[in-house]
Amino acid sequence: MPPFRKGGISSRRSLSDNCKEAFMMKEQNGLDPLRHSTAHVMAQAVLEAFPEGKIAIGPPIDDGFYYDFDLPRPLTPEDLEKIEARMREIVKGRHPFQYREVSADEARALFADQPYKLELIADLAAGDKDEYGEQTSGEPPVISIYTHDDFVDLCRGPHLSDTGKIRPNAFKLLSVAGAYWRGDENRPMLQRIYGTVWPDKKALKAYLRRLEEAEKRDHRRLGKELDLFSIQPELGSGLVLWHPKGGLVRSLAEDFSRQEHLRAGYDLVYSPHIGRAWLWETSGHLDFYRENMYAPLDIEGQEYFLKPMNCPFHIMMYKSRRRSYRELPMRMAEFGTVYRYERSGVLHGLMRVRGFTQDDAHIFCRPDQVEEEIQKVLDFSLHILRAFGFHDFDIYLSTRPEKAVGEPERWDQATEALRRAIESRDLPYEVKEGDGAFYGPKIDIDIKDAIGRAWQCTTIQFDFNLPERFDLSFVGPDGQPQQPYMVHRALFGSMERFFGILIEHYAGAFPVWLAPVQAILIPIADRHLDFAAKVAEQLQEAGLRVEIDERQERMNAKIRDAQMQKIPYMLIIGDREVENEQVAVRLRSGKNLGAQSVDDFVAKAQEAIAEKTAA
RNA sequence: GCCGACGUAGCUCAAUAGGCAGAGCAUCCGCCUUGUAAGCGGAUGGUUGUCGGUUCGAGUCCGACCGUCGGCUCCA
Repeated sequence: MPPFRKGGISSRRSLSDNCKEAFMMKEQNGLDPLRHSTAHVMAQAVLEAFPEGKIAIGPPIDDGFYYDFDLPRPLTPEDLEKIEARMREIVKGRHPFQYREVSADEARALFADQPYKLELIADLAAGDKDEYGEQTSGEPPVISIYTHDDFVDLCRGPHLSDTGKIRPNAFKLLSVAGAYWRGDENRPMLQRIYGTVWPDKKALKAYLRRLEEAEKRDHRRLGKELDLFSIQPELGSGLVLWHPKGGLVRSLAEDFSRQEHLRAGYDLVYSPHIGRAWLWETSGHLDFYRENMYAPLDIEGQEYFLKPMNCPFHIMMYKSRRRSYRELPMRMAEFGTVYRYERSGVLHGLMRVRGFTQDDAHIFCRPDQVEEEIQKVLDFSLHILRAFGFHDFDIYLSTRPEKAVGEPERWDQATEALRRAIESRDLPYEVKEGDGAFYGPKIDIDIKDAIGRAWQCTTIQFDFNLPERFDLSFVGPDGQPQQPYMVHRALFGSMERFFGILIEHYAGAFPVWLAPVQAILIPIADRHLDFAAKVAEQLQEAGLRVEIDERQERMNAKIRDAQMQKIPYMLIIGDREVENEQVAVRLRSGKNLGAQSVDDFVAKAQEAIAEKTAA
């Protein structure tokens, strides 16, 4: 995206230099003033349509802006059209944005009939929250307003110099959605209008094209088109059926992962799907996680719970006998299927489901092994993710929250081990202060997909809670019991979500090694079927996944269908090929490689498989 | 769970203002034997998500439920 250049930024309050710097930090996105200003213009248009309406907050966001309103009735798509039309008029009025600092009392008077603004003003005056209700760093409270035309908003800014800097053909209102006031589900539900705005029409169009592109990649759509998986109401929301083709991709991913885990010194284990209440009482899940667990089963008078996590089972394996320091580290890995209750409204394709399989592992180690183990997990994670075509990562280190278990020294040691692991690999990362779990610090890795979206996958977490609760120990060299460190990690996260991400990343065109069907034979006429069958046999013997399109169809139709199924290799067989014992290779990119011997093709395909490339 | 929208054939979507439920693709049956993204013809296919209500008459209006989608909250 081009940086925002057109139009100036209105003069803002004079601030001390370091304060300005703080604002500059927040305003790294050059499009923010444009987006924020457009949000104000929208709020004006909405209030004109609903004079009794109440306004809440309206910040810039990635790709656009939103504004929250409390209105007497739900908004309709027609309302949005009218609001948009009115916005175009306002924009053309070239009303200047005027900044003014006011006292708390003056602000209260100005927004006397705006209860949400009054609440914000109260927080501002108290000096601990900004106008979005976010905690501030303790700067002296400044209350400011921005006025354009006849609309006034409580606002820190900055804004454009005037509404004329917003191009009437470069914004669009996208949707209206419910949003709780201050994100609190106990507070009123407001109506949020989402919009997008760009420096010019071209940029807007490019953005809308991006949205369309994302829609074409949507794993729910591709899952149906490519017959990969389904989720059917008849068997329950959030429960996934892996169809043969999706199941194959999963099993290839799992096979690869298992093989790499073994090479990396992990042990492969299995555990049941249910466990007695004792287990979950001991682990603390019944105290802290129960709202995400399904109701217990009664088995001969004992309560059993469906597992929401695998850790207690791995711990019980560790505990099954006394452990020596010589046995550590122990690394137990399992594709463990867990079930968690998720509220119906949050379910989303494969990305958010109620039953899923984690590529879970737990590492038990001695204090002196922590550093190396973390190093290895981090390297291993990136190695696995790269194999699936992900090369861009956002890494986050989350540190000790206020409420936490475990001794501070252990927290420090663990956190430093995590930090040094990242830094020793020269990886950029961001620290999320206080964002660790109550039981330990963690590293999260988001992967960036082909169109730049970030997805949370990998998590590497220390756990100071469970070793304590389960009273884990090992016998040290001195014969005395010691408590091991425990690290919990998942690399794909969940197979379901990772599969969803993979589908969207590749837009359904999996690299050859993962493609459910790697090559399809396309005989031009019936007389080529025998040779096609012979070739298919040869390819199968070479380990390739092959199909023959035997239908009474035109070659063009067969090619089209193969294209739409995103099959890497289309092998055309006509008179010439039969005569020369060759196949004519077409790639799904549309590239025609021409006729070649079956052996040459096999070599080519096997290379692509080994290299994990697209063709 | 909450707010809003939506739910019509296997899929994608039509059906003026409440008045006989339709098209393309897929499937099946024929014909064509085909050279790098859809050959032609015919047939089959729907209790309009479910249940209830209003009406002479409901795909269309009302209510409840189920589900999906966009968000909020939460998260692998």
